[in-house]
Amino acid sequence: MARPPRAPRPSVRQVVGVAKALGHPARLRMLAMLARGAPLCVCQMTSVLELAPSTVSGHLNELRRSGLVSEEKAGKVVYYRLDERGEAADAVRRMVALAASDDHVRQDRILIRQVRRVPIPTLTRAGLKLERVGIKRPRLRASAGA
Amino acid sequence: MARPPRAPRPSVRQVVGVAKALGHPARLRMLAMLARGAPLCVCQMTSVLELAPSTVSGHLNELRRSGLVSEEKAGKVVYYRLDERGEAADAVRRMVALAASDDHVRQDRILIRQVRRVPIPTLTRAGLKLERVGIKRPRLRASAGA
DNA sequence: CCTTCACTTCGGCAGTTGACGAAATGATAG
DNA sequence: CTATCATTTCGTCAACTGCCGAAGTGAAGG
Repeated sequence: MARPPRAPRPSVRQVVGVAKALGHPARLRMLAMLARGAPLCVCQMTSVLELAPSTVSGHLNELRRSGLVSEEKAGKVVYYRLDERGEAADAVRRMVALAASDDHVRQDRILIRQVRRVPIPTLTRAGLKLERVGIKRPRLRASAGA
Repeated sequence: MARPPRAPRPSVRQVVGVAKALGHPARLRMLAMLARGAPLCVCQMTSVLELAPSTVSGHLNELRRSGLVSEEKAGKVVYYRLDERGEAADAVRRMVALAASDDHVRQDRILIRQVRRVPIPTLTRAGLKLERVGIKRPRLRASAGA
């Protein structure tokens, strides 16, 4: 078992922080995108989520503060990836996996795969609009929200 | 396997609802108390949490809406228990377990064990104040919140 | 019936959250 | 150095949350 010595044990406050981080559709979707393993930059997630870059950045900041993602700068671009080291990492994966077959999450997965093939400059010069780089959003069916 | 055909898979909205429900100290603590298995009534949890009964009731209502607890009326008293049937039940248990060794949660466990021995009328006639039924709160050490 | 009791619902207030655009930051290219 | 670019920070606003006490609800008991 590669089980490195983890931090002691999360406090109520930390667990609450993690739960709050999960408790927003945009953040849950971002985690679901990142759960595929590959890191993603802010602009890639922004283009999929259709939110302002500043909004997405704020969400990522909260995910980072809760220890769910880590950042890695590469030039001007900042890549985020799931942080596997946290005590909560496994539990978080479980929670995220619960929504794996949600239509919205599935669509995000499809989109992000295509987005990954688009060079960053192309994506941002298109104003982060996927249609402008030839990616169509498959319409999803009513999403069956309970 | 008693595994009745549950709802297909939780939607993003449902998972977010569950995460939000976990994302509050009082609710997380209530779930931790209930995770011991035995059902608890509103007044018992109220006395431990030191909140207004209406506040606790509201929290329990939210937990119920998210499918995390179920209620069972017994006369005037309403008992709540963890709902194991939900698709998210396992993941929730995990999240709650993360905080199991938090000082606050440990104290709650100790208190609830004593509270359970006090008859409900005695508890409520004491205004839900534990000191008034001879239960002392062990002072907890700084709680080490990160 | 009328009261009591355990709980829930309602109204209102304070604090937090999430959205955006504008401006600041820091790295790279010319 | 200057310009550009990806991202972050800041200011502001509307919406939501959590708390309480007061009033309402429904079961038990006098």
